[in-house]
Amino acid sequence: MTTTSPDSEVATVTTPVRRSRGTRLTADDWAAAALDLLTTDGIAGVDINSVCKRAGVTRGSFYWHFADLNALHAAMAARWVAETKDALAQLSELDQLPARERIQAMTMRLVDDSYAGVERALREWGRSEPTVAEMIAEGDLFVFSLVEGALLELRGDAQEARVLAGLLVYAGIGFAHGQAGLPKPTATEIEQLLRLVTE
Amino acid sequence: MTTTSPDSEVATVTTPVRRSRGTRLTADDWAAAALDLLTTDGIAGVDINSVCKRAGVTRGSFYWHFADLNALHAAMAARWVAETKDALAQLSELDQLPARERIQAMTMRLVDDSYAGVERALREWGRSEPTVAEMIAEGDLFVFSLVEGALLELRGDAQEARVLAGLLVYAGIGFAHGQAGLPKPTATEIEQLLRLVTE
DNA sequence: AGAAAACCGTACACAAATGTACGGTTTTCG
DNA sequence: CGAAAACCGTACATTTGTGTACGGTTTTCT
Repeated sequence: MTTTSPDSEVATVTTPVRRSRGTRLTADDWAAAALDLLTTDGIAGVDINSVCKRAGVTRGSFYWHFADLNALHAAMAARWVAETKDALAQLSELDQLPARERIQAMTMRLVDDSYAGVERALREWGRSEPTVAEMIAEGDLFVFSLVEGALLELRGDAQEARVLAGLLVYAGIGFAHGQAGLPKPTATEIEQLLRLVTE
Repeated sequence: MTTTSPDSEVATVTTPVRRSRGTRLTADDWAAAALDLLTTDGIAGVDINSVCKRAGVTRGSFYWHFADLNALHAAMAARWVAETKDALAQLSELDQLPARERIQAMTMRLVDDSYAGVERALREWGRSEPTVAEMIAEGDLFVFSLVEGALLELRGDAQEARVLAGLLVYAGIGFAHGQAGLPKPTATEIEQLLRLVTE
């Protein structure tokens, strides 16, 4: 029973869909709605009918904005890349902070629930969409370099910094993927953890 | 282009399918073939036609063994649980080894490529199948308890042991999910890492 | 105002995947 | 050996999702 649901007739769209310009939809609104669906239902849940229902319009509208499903996927990826570029830029702006606080800030962002959902869905999507996988890989490497740099400052030893940075970043990825099977670490536990790793 | 492939007419079944009993197929053979498909094509690739092609028979056979797709999914889950229970039992049998070697053994198993593929596919599947997610969570908790116990032996401090165990297990999950964006750690790097964490 | 473009709905054609019906063949077992 | 069950193939019907055609309405721009 993967996708069967009673699906009550009432078209209850929880959030009345973002409309960036007036009362009609833009291509970017569609991408946003689709990304929204992606985080809740996974990539398998992103079919045209569902996205239309989410957007509150019909297929005729969809096919005016996009040639086909692939076009929507491309728009989703593009929009997500833009969002992520922002987030990563914010991260690299932290470089004036002391190294430990830098790592702490990145970790806190990761544990934030609003991020975890998107992360998980996108990494799953990346499995079937090579372009998405590549973008994810790029982001991971970027974060890795930031963490590695901070640890190098703290510990001096380049080899140790690289190995520990790998551990931290992999743990971050793992946390994003965790199905809440393991307990979510508390803020104080994270502090303690970073103290153990950075000294 | 998510799932379209030329799919050459020649029905080249790489491995001629496991037949546990004589020349006909058992329900468990079907489950094995389906799990096989799951690791290569993801859960979206596990449709009845594909599994039939993989098994080298037709849909008539399938619907004799299973009522529908959900029944196959259930069989897959059951079979995987059995396999995993074995693997975990083997892990817990390591408890006579010194603590550090115990962790090392678990880590090495994780890095093994043959495991990574199944792991990744199943965790992805777990996202849409709650029962699978629950089993994964159980396994994660079990591994966590093993690692935590080993670290407690090594470090004495229960609090530290719990936090570090979380870090290691989350890193393991992250590694299983990594799309090879980050470099795979070498054996010596793992040794160094564990030395850093356990002392 | 009025033409052109943008936007959306309705209806249909088509492909793929699911599920059913039923008839054959092979095993099993008394 | 022979009947019953197990197993598989073929041929449908049904559903679901994609994509196209086209007409109506709203906006924009002059």
